Amino acid sequence: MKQRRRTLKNRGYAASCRIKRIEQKDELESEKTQEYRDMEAMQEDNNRMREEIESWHSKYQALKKFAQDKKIIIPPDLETM
Amino acid sequence: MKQRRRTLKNRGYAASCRIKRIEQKDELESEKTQEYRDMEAMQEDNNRMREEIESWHSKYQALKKFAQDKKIIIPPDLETM
DNA sequence: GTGATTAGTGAGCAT
DNA sequence: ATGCTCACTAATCAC
Repeated sequence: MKQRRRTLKNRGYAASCRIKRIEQKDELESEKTQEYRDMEAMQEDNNRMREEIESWHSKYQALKKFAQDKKIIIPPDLETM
Repeated sequence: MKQRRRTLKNRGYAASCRIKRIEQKDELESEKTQEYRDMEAMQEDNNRMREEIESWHSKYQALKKFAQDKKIIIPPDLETM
């Protein structure tokens, strides 16, 4: 009688244990997926900033070229800054 | 005799199954850790580029201010580009 | 038939 | 005593 109860409880414990294992695996996978999404977003930011760098760089170079064409002397600290 | 062999083999299969489960979990965790490392590296790139943007932006502004101080007229397409 | 996986069982650990 | 986890077993699935 007593052993029987124990056996039935064990059955339940085993089931809990298996469910728990699956949940933990799912959780891991979710976290991994989320990290991947974050990484994609960051990559986009990254590309956006790369473009912005090139944009400002071009603007700077264009101004400098304009000065050179006009024979305007630019102070060295602005030239090479 | 035959059932005995089957049972022994099953014992082995069950062991393989358990090992496989553990390996897959480890693999998942490794991937997650690696993604985290990649993310940190990307974050650094990100910060570096943010600085570079600010750097070129400053250089551009400095040139523009120099021009204004010198009363140099800058073509609109360079001014607002 | 062989290998893999699942649920159930008892053993053993931890509380 | 209770809950959890492990290894083992039989049942079952997939090939």
